[in-house]
Amino acid sequence: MVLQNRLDYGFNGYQVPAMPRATRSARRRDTVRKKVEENKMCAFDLLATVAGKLLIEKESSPTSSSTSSAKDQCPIGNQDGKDESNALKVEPCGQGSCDRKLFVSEPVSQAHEVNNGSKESSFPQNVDNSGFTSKLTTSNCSERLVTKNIDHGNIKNEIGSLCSQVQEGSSMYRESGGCKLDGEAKTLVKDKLNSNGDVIIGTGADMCSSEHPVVFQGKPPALLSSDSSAKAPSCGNHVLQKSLPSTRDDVKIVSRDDDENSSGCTHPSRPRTKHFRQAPRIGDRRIRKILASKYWKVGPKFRDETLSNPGKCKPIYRSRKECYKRQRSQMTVPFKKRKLFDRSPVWNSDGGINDWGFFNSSEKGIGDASNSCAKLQGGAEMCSVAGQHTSFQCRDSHGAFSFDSVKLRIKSFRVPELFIEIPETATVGSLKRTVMEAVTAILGGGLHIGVLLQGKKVRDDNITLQQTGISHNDQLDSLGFTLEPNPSQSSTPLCTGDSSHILPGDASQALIRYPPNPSVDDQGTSNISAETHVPNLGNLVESDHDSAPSPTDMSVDKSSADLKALVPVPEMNVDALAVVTPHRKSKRSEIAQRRIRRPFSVAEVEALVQAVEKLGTGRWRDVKLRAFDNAKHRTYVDLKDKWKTLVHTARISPQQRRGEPVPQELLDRVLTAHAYWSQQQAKQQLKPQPETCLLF
DNA sequence: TTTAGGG
DNA sequence: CCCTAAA
Repeated sequence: MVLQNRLDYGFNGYQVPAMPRATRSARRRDTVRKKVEENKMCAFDLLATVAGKLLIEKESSPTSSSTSSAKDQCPIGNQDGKDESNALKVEPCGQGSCDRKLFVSEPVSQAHEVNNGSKESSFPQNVDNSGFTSKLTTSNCSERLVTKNIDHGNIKNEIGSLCSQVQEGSSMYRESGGCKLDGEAKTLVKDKLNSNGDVIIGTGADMCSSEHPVVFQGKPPALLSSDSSAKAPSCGNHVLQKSLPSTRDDVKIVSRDDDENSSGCTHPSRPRTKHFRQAPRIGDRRIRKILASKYWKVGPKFRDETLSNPGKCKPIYRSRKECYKRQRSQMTVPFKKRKLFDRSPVWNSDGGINDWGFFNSSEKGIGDASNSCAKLQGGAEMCSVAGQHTSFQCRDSHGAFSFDSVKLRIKSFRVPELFIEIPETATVGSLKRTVMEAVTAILGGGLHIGVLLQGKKVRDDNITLQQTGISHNDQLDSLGFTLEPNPSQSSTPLCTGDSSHILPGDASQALIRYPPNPSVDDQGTSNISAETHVPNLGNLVESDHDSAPSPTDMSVDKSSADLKALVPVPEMNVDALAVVTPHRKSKRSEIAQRRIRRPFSVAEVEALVQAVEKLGTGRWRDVKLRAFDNAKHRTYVDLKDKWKTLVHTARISPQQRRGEPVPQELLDRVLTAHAYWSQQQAKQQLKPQPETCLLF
């Protein structure tokens, strides 16, 4: 299905040029199509984000895994050529579940990362994944999820998922106590183990909720994998900052790098990042387009702002319009995810996934493939740490960081469970795409952020952090965030039965089935994969700070603590994140966010009327300049539209009017002016050059 | 970029 | 407000 969808929608590119006289409907369709495509692209972008975190590996044969180098171990992803091969051998896997983990931020200091190298390994450069250990070999199951860098001590369940912590070694972690990742523990996960595959890192709060074995249509779900390690290319650490006094909107995520490097997230200074950037990008143009696409704006979560990233994406917003959009988005969206791509939208020639370490990375997960059903379970664990004491502190000169604010660091998010079903004959490429689709669906679907405190969900958005106690360190320990599927999105789970199996802990799961027809996707859609780029999830979070500047940032006291939390969303309907379908994507269009509505005040109307009386109805730019020059949010198009509505309003009965009532006097002037200028216009047409007389 | 209009 | 064709 997925593939088909893609095909249907056509990834071939935008339908471009000239349709001179397309009928409206035709144009619409075209638009729709474009949107769809954009959505896809977006999806990929999102995917990319996740992709970096997910490692999927399948072993075609037991032997290969054991002996081979890291690359060999990961046949699927390492080389392009291999990708397409049908290496996927699936064995019925146990219901092992893996947790996918998305790291929102990368806690580790740069230095650390370098040292650890574990993350680095994921990058192509470090093909040699030292970190990628032999773990793969052990299990019989075709696929395994292996994550590196797991804190040995912390491993709670070996079973399905490992939460690799990127942060290992980061000072923070050590301090935080629970989260110590210093040592790179390599863990092998057994397929069969179902129970909690979560590695606990840090305090209990951040533990991943256990995943429950899910029976997938009677077949043992294969473990695709899931681990998103904190590889985030990113800029480093992000601190989620909350100002106590402020409202929820105040939550900010700050990138540590910002301080250090002007480049911050935007300019990849790290080797790793650089690497990514270097990666061939097939789709810059598209990316830009995507970025620009309104779809990104939709939710608070995804923003176009991401474009701002200098490195990869050139600023798209030169036009006023764009500026406006940006503006408003920043203003209105509390938790926006900007700079999604800042860190590293990485495009792999190969589809971008490989380089991300899906297969290569040291921290990898091995997926188990079982028959045709692959199961991705995962959760990204989210761990927040804040504290002055830790290295984590912001070196930032900005006052914003300090005091009286709660700094939170979200290490990673647990991603809702994901199920994938794919035929054995499917190619690796198709598998990748499938996973991408699934992940994209989740991420792109419009996630909600849930806040948990001491295991309880905080539903009241209006309550202050102080009131909740979040500002207190002790409470911070029990603070957690969750990514929740957007309830609004309907999903059509292919396997409904599965849901029953899902434990309460599972936030959600998505099932994706692939069309039995591998051939279709392989060649035809191969390009699609290429387009995939993987932004860091971390970026999402990071972006937030831009979006939600809090007035109180500068406040005085600072309380910080380590937060680690990983929370399953119990109440989520499993079905919520369902199968990736075209419909789903179209829904994603909702992501696009429109400018906030800003009703014209009477004063503005007055100014508008006056200007139009003077200038006429065909010179909106002049009107704008004359009367709204300093109202950045009013474009000439807005003014024109307003005039249009004013005229309409003036013509209807007062009872039918809505909104702030406009003085009748003004409406009368509107009609008068409108009539006058209409007449003038008519005259002009008849007589080219009548005369210029101003009534007013 | 602006205009002009339909949505 | 959005989206676009045209200019």
